[in-house]
Amino acid sequence: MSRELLLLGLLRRWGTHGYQLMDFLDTHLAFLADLKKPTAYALLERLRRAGHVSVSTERAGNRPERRVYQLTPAGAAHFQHLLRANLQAFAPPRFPDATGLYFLDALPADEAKTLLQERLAAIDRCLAEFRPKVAEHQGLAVHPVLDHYVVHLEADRTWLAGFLGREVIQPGRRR
Amino acid sequence: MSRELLLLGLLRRWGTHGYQLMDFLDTHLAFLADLKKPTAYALLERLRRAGHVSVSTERAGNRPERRVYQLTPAGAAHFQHLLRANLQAFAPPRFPDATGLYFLDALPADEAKTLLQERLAAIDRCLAEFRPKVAEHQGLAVHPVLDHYVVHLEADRTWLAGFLGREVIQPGRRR
DNA sequence: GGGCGCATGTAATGAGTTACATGATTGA
DNA sequence: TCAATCATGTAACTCATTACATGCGCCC
Repeated sequence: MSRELLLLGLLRRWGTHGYQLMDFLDTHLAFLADLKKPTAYALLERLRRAGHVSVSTERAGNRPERRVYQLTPAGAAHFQHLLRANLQAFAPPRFPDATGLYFLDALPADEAKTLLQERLAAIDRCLAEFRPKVAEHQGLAVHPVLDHYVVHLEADRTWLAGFLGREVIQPGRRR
Repeated sequence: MSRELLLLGLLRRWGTHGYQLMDFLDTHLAFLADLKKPTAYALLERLRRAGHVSVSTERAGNRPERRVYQLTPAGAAHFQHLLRANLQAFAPPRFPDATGLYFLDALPADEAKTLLQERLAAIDRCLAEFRPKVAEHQGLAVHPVLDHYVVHLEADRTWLAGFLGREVIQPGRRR
């Protein structure tokens, strides 16, 4: 549902074709939604069948034909509906990646620590990528989504670092 | 993959049947993984075909037959493998629920604020449910997964409250 | 002339959910 | 006696991914 919201939202201002849409998503909003090309094309086609977007084909030079999607009034209404629902609802999140933490006692303490340190390093690499993006918008209104994203990364990082610190104090306690 | 890890991990200590497994998950680990019964049964069957668990049927009284799953040595090895992979890897998370934040300018500022306040209330209800669980384990080692979960909820709450505060300062700026 | 970018898709597969089926037991 | 609990599943469906197909244009 949030993918539908995303596509409709992006089409709200200008009509575009799928390829351009995906290009924009991949370069600017990859952290928000990871949707593959076939998924996007199929989704756009579904939106068209539902009457939320209309299509006109155009051709630039002798390049392949473009299917340019425009938001219809019905689509705009649907977008508003989805947006309101999205903003007000809070679906308790799941963190399936945290599953391993539940079974930490199945590994020798020192090995677990090593692995989690690698994880920490990976989080840091991710933060190194996104913190600058927030910083460079500083003063201007940072895009809330980006800000929100980095806040979560930082929460994860802080928690893990703290956890590793605590574990060090009582080495070998688990097994 | 993390669901596989979860099931194998739970079977590591005692053999159990699907129903009991699901009962445990639903009552104690619902915040970690939300998997439906048919999914679980299918997953257990897949694990059996892969040789990671073995099955023996038993019957208590005249109740329906139980399929009791045991971890095999191969399954235990697989579990260790999945656990290591899970702990060391960090897949950049996605927050599709945050998509709406990207389109906040499509709503009148005061309406957006109202909606986000409802969202905040929902987060608070969720926190009210989970914070006590952490507290009651205090002093003992809190299960890291639970702790980790609450940390994220709190990060979300703090961010949203802060954001609403900032928005209040510049009312009507967006439209 | 060889590979990348543009632009659209199809087909096969997988993962997961919903709704339904079955049939006995236990408690109000 | 009626509903809930125990215990297992099947069938149909949705959603998304991967791998592949097509064909022209542009640049080195």
